[in-house]
Amino acid sequence: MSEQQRAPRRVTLKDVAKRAGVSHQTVSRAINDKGEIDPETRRRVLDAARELNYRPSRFARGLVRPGATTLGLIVSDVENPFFPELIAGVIEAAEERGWQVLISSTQNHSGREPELIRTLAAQADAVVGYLSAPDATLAAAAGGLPLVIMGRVVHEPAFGAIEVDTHAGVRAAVGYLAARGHRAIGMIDCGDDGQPDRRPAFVTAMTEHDLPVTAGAITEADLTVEGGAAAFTALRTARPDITAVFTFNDMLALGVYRAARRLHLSIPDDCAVIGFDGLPIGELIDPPLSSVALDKRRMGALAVAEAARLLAGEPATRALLPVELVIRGSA
Amino acid sequence: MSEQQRAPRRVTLKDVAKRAGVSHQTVSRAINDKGEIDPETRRRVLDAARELNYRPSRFARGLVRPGATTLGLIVSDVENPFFPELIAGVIEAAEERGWQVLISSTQNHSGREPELIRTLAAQADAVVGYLSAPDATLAAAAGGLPLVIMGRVVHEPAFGAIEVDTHAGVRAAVGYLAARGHRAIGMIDCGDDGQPDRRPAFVTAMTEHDLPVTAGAITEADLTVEGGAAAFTALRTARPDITAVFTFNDMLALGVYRAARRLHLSIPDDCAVIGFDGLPIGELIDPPLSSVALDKRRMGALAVAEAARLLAGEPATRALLPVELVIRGSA
DNA sequence: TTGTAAGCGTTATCAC
DNA sequence: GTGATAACGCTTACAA
Repeated sequence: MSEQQRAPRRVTLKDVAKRAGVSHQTVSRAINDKGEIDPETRRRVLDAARELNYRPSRFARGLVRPGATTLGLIVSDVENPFFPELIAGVIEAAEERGWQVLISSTQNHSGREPELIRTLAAQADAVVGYLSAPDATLAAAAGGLPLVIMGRVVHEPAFGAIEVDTHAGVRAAVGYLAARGHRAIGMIDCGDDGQPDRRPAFVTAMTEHDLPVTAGAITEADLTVEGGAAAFTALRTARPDITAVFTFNDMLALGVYRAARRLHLSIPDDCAVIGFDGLPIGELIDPPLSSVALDKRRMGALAVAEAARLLAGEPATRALLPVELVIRGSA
Repeated sequence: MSEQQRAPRRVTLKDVAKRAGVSHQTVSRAINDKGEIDPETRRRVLDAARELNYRPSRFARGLVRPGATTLGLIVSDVENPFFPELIAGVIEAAEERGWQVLISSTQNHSGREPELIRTLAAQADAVVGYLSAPDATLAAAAGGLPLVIMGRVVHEPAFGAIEVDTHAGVRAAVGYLAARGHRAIGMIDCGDDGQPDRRPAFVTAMTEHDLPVTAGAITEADLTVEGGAAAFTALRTARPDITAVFTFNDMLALGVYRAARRLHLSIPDDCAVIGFDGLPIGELIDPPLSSVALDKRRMGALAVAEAARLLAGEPATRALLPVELVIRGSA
């Protein structure tokens, strides 16, 4: 306990100045490559800086030379294949503006969203995120911090939003299946993850095509591949007449593939499958997965643009991200 | 041009103070929830702050209350399935230390690494990255900035490094194939991406098992699924006797699957396949891909730990990340 | 309870 | 060329 020696006060310009025998201002000139300085002095200062292992304080610099913008980004799970494209879109759009991106993850605990927002608020100028906590909760955490929510409907007027045209996508999917002659179409929904619009969209679309939403045609699954497999097995058991399923997302569709293999069912012959999200992995599997595809890169870019708007003091906006039904081999 | 109105000077504590009719110190107390303040005053100040849309300056705060640590993270491509786990590992380990993570991507242009390092240096206290530029180049860009390199051999003594036990992994893979009776084993390598050790490791391992590395048994591919497919097609055409291939990574192995399907070849019956990296997608395909698996999360965590060491002024260290041969269905 | 003064590490301004 | 001196916006003594 006697060896305290904690937090060795950081090396500052003045320390370097003392060592080099000049004023701290001269050190600043040397460090920043300003012209008006004797080359010899410069060298001496730079040497001193190196010897002392001097690193400028980003805080002091930021204070005196404003302009650096940092964007916070919150996702729920970096490893979920839905997010990498989104993240890439955010990073690229941010970079185009000269912004930096602070990334953080709730690790699938949406309860942590307020905490992460508060933490980010200390270092970021605005935050964009794929957030599922209620608007009011988020608003409380955000305080005045500009916040953009991706992927769901938003009501809080202060928030920017990038919403998804779920209805159009689901309508296209169901329409396609109907046109191919399917009548008994099931859906594998998710429990609760803050995206409550997919199921009603499915029901609406079925109705629009004069198809019955019969008992047991909609089941719920955990949002994992195995969850999808279990749900499909249950669905097929309860309703062997079903010839096509629409899943909440592609991950669940992957589960359907897994279960189908176990059940010796052929996709799409015994059962057609259409997912949602358009994950790249869908192209890699056999048969390639048909899906209601989202341009996740673009979602990220739109969110950054919206953040820029909020940062400029403009009123919040809601963008609607279009979707596209991509038919590959599974339906 | 008359509507200048540029950069509306930010709202400061003093502005809020003026509006609330108190000193800026009182505002600070209210904002930070310090006890000694009249509730009524407090409310008035908070109202004023809200009306003015006041947000504290993170720079000023950082200056006066040091301790916040920001870690820069550089990857080459967020969408490459190799990275999400790595990123998650870095984020989690950083969070455990109360650090924040600034993420950036070279977008597969390793030439951009120095530039990104310099940019990050302005906002981060240390940088970890999956970097392939030469040590000297990186050292020049980093200046004194603590830097940790993941995934390759590093010589610069100032850098921390998380290296991969490539030789052990490749030896295990080749050994496994040899034990299964394969003698004509091919390798699909990559062109140049700064990981030059996989091929010599393969040659060494073949030699160790008394297997011949014959002409045309090693080909190169672009690091894409289609690149792998093309390479495998070429390999199989030139050397139809080959019964097993080891690929530079799993992405190329996916290409082998694709080409095999086109060529009506069965995996593993007509040709066994072992990849490298152990990507999660390997479990999802049919047959599941055998691979020399890396614990990418752990790699990220180790890098963060090393960054902490450097930040504490301790000398740089090289960690060796163990690998594990995971046999699934493809070999 | 509230205000005044000092200082965090840097850059900008202006003398010398 | 170089060095005082004054900001930048905030928090922490300390005084009132």
